[in-house]
Amino acid sequence: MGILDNLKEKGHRLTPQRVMIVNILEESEGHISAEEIYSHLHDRYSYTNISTVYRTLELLKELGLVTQTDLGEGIVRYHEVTKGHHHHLVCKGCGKVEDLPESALFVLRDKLWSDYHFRAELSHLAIFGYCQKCLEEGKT
Amino acid sequence: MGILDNLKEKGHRLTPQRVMIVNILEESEGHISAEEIYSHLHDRYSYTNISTVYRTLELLKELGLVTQTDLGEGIVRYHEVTKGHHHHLVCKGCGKVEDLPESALFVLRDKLWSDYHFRAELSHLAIFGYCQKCLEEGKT
DNA sequence: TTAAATGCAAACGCTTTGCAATTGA
DNA sequence: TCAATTGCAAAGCGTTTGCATTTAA
Repeated sequence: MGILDNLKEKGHRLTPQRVMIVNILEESEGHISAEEIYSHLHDRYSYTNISTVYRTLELLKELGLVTQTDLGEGIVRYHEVTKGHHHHLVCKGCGKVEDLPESALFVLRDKLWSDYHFRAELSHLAIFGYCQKCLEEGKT
Repeated sequence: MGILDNLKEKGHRLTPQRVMIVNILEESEGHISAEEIYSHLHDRYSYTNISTVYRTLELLKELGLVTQTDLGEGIVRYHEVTKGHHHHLVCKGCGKVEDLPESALFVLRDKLWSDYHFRAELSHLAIFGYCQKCLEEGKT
């Protein structure tokens, strides 16, 4: 079931703004910020407002349809839950963000549970460091 | 060599404000925010300003004497480099922040290097999840 | 018809900046 | 002495909020 069906089913209105915001979310490959969504939304329909974007994202988050990640840029990024969980390797040299499959952290998750009784939610971990290219270029 | 000696050696002035800020940093056990530092600073010397705190922290960061962590609160926290590296288990139930020794993530670091050629800087990782107490109380 | 949702403007909290006055070395 | 540093005020940024107006169902 798509986000729009989900919204409708739960009694929320399918306003044109919401439909467009959801479309923009679905069209975006990776993680998109509220400002970026607003920018696309504004292209399609000028008479809109960024507070609508924030309120829609807040609603989608409450319904568990999108999740947030903080990639350390001072802004929050959003992505669809159904697009799957993964992590982020954020390069401090060039800013590139590489996706990392969820499975890469299973070992860590299990260790945190067995050693610390902490149930880690490792769905959107941002790991900072340097990519191979930047290492080779000495950008450290 | 302490932070103050380090500052002096590199030709930076030891103003009373800087000395106090460094003292507050050294007295704090864990990770402290700019606002918290300012609050303590203000207790000792009223005629000061939070921009001085930010500027001092920026300088200490450039000199590699303190590091920043974003614990997902929307604010940045600082701590002395010499106090050692560790990670944070941030409980989404009660907000408690537990320290995790650096060694807990060695396996992950090695895996990221061998599989992805990514040199992770896992010195200040914040891992979100739920602590045992909150799990028992069903706060998930 | 009417509660839900929007657009607007203003405020928020954390952080940064321009500038004149002060001060450590 | 004088460049470095400070205090102040204002702005900057991403985000949130109050409120009157509009609108989906």
